[in-house]
Amino acid sequence: MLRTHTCGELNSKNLGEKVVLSGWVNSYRDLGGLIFIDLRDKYGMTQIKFDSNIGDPKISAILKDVKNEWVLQAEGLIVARDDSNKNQKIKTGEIEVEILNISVLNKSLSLPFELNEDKAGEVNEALRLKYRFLDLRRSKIQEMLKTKDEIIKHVRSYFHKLDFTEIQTPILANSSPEGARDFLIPSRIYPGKFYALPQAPQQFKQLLMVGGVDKYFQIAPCFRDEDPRMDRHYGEFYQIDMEMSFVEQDDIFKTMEPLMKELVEKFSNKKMIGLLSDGRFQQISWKDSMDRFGSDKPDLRFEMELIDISELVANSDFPIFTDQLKNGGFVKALPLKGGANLSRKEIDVIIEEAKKKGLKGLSYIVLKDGKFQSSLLKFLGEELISEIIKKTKVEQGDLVFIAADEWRTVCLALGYLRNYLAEKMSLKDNNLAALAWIVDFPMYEYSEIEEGRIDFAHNPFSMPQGGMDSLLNKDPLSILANQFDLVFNGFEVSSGAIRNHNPEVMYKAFEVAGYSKEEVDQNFSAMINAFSYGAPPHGGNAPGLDRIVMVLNDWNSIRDIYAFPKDSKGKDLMSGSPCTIKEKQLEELNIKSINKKIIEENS
RNA sequence: GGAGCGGUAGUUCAGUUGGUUAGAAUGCCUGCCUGUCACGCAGGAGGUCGCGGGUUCGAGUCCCGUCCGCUCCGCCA
Repeated sequence: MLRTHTCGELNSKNLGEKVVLSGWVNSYRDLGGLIFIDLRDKYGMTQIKFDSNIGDPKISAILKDVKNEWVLQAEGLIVARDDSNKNQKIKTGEIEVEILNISVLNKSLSLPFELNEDKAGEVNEALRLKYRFLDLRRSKIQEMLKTKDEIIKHVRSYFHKLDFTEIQTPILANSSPEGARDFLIPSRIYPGKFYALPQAPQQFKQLLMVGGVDKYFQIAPCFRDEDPRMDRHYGEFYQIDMEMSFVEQDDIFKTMEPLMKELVEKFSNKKMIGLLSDGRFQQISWKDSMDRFGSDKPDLRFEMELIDISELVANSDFPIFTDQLKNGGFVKALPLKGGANLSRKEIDVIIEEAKKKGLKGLSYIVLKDGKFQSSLLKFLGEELISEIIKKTKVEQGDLVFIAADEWRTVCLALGYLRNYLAEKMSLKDNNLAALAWIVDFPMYEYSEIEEGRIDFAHNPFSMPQGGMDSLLNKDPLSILANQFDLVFNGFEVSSGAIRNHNPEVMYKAFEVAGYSKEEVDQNFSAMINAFSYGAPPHGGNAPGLDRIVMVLNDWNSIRDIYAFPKDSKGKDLMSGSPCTIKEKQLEELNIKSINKKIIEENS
């Protein structure tokens, strides 16, 4: 038997027992014949010891060569430690194991980096990723894998209790014309044709609803070939994908809210804030969220709302404000508690940050030493500035930033600053969990690629509010979608919608965005066809599993929560993927001939 | 595709206005040490300062180029 116990379970109740432990050498201490080894496994650490003066010389000889991270099997007797020798830091610190027999199960080279970060600081990520199998030995990563597993288990049992069915949708699927860049897989059997890895099981789960499944969920792998971010893993990620039939938006909310609460309660130390008196999550319209927080994913752990002062300054003598207002723009203020302490230099840095987001300038009023200072004084006058101070509710010691621009720019720039400043002033309390629904997203927006064109703002499969009537009679830009996001401490952790299940409304919705019936038929044939055969009203959402795990545990990088993450260029530094392919494989997949053919056909 | 920051010992970092033989901690090697637990003590090895070019009597340090990494913007229906 390789072990009778793990390295994390023995205590004074086991005194006198003969045990076998296996594990890695976490540290080795030779005091001159009296040898202590901390033997480590997934479950903990146990000190094993050997006295060379008394013990078997053969064991002595073996122990002499032992190094860190060797894999040992130790047979021994559990003995008590004197009170002065007990180690409070480890669970097994009351006892130690007197070695009666030892064998080396495997040796190890000396490690390319320290596993113990206390010893030599945080190791360069690229190196850790290259040796991810060693990095995984760190207890922090072990705990993460365990936590993630428990979260998945909890999610599964939650949905199963509500009579959802977990169903696997295809991984080899069709390329979707909208949205993110696809990962393509050449077909061997059909030269020149491709599968694509699904960006999300969106179409399949809707087809399941048409198929009468009623309640579906899946821990679904999703694939998108877009550049990564700190909170966005390259290439592949997982969603807790769910869809329900015969539901309205609030039915989805009522299904999701208890789950999210349970996850926060069970898997974090965060206290939920901002709940309504009946325990429900607050709902903030997209427009409201932009107006008040300058973001569609506001961090609601702190106040600091933007305040519209357009009316106040409308008749002022400051052309920068009045010109903007005449052109339909807005003047908005962002108060900063305690901001009067900022140095001129710090304020300049902040102004530069704001300019990155498209503002041409940023004014401010400082309330200090019982008075106020502002470059706006000569344009607005004392009275008007006093009114701004009153409206923005700033007090002595505070500062208020003021910006003027078109609505979207001024909102987004001040929203960016709100986040930036909150980070700087440590207003983001990780002991809090603020969740809210952002609802009433616009269905359409002006295309950013093509001047004057109207495009879907988010998900083209969402039902427009008001249905066909809205599409026929309303200004497209004013139509709202039955589309929502869930925000958690400033992260968008889920996105969902009541879907458009009516083929006529679907065609019309695409037509507004400039797509012909033929294009819709071509790209979404399976879905549009299915919707013609009695599709039930349905909707759902898809919380990002990885991002939720990350936010719950305050991990600062999405890569931390994958067993084998890719680096920020999409490389797996350990296995070396992506890799080059043998000529023969390419030939089998007709890759070369495709190239030639397509070039010929198009010329 | 764009911007910012970074690259010095196995690892984490320091390195002044350009100036002797590039340092520290930790790891590694050798020896000593019988109650340590991040053991301790003594000694030792270990460097193409990312790479290429330039300025200079002299470059880790300044300039130009380039590669790599991280973060942000674009992108992510």
